[in-house]
Amino acid sequence: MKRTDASAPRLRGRPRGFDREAALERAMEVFWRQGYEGTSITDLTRAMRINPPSLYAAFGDKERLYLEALERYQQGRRDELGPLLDQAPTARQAIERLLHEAARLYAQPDAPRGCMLMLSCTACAETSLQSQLAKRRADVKKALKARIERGLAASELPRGTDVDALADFYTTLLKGMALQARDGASRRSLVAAAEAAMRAWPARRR
Amino acid sequence: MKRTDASAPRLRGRPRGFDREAALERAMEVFWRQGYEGTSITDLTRAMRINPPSLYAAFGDKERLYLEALERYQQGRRDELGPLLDQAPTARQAIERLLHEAARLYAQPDAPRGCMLMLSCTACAETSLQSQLAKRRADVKKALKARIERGLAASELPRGTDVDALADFYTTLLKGMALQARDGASRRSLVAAAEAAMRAWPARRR
DNA sequence: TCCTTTTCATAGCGATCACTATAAAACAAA
DNA sequence: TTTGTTTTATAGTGATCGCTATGAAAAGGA
Repeated sequence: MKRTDASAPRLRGRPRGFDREAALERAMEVFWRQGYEGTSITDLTRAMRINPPSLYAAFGDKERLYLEALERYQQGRRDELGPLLDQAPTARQAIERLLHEAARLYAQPDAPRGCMLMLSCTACAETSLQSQLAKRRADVKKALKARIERGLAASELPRGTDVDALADFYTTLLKGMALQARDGASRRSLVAAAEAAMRAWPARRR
Repeated sequence: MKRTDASAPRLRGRPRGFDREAALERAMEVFWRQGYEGTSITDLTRAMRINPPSLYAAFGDKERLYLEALERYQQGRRDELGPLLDQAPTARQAIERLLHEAARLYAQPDAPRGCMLMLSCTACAETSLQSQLAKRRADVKKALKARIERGLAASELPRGTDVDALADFYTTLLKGMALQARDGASRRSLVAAAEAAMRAWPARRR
């Protein structure tokens, strides 16, 4: 095997025999599909094609590997969805496009169904992990809320609109869509739910 | 200890020293809080106050105990929510009351947050269990759809309303509310999401 | 009283869990 | 080459997993 990570400064000892990023990608897929508790080190080492000592040397332990895999997942989602939120001309269109894109991503054929973050540790014994994940999920709401507030400031929404409640509503729907996708819902069905949710958008005038 | 289950026909051997229903109730609580994979037999025997052989003699194995606990949970929910759906004067009010009642139940202080069914095995390695649960969750949609269809038949909804999509939407919201509750959402916040979702109800005239 | 039946608590089964001690292998520096 | 550093694969560690063998205890029937 050859060293594949050319970006790191050449160190002294024997070079790593596997691609750290590729291994992390494979670990992410397994965690995404099976969850934290449902995934064993054996599952991981088989998917990553490395032995346990290599895993522990490169990633610390199971929990840190999980968090790093989740961070990688979230970074990918932020890269896809962030510009979509920012660049939409109105808050309404931003949310609409976000939901449609989520419907597409959650039902992709070549990836685990649903959202790795939303479906993580929803009922699990790892309380410390659970609270960390709840916090990350709360960040999603914050992003929606910020975009909606921009729309309110631009007078797109009725004065006095409860932005927090609206952000909560669409976050709730995103979580529900993730679970629906995991239960086998088609992209079409997810899009229909997204479109129904857009009917709840506050009317311009009242 | 005394025999507590007086309804069963007296059998020959030594009488059971614990209340089967009470033990099942305690098992339900643990599974509800920690999920299937996050709960060990030790967790269960401690909560149920029995030893492993008693658990296996009375309930079969871990999976069957789980399914029986889940059935008990669902029966309770059906008893509370079923009449609410049936007796509401219109489909719209039926869904509205259901969502409000779900908000209350999901944020009860003396029970695990969220819904045992909706949060079960959302990402887990037990694929057979996962598909069973997906099926049970699909039954919730069926119940909503049936009620909405009644409303359509009673001309409460515009002709040509996509009842399936509407049922999917409110099921999606229910799943999302369960996840929100598990992440710490208040009853007030859940109610707000429910009310927002009711704005998506089809207009009477168009 | 004695036999049969069922449940009980103790103790422990093999398998798997997350994780690691060890030493050979593969590199850079001396 | 020699030395030092890091990664490698093998082969485990103790702990916990779901589950059960065993024999005493507690009941009814003979």
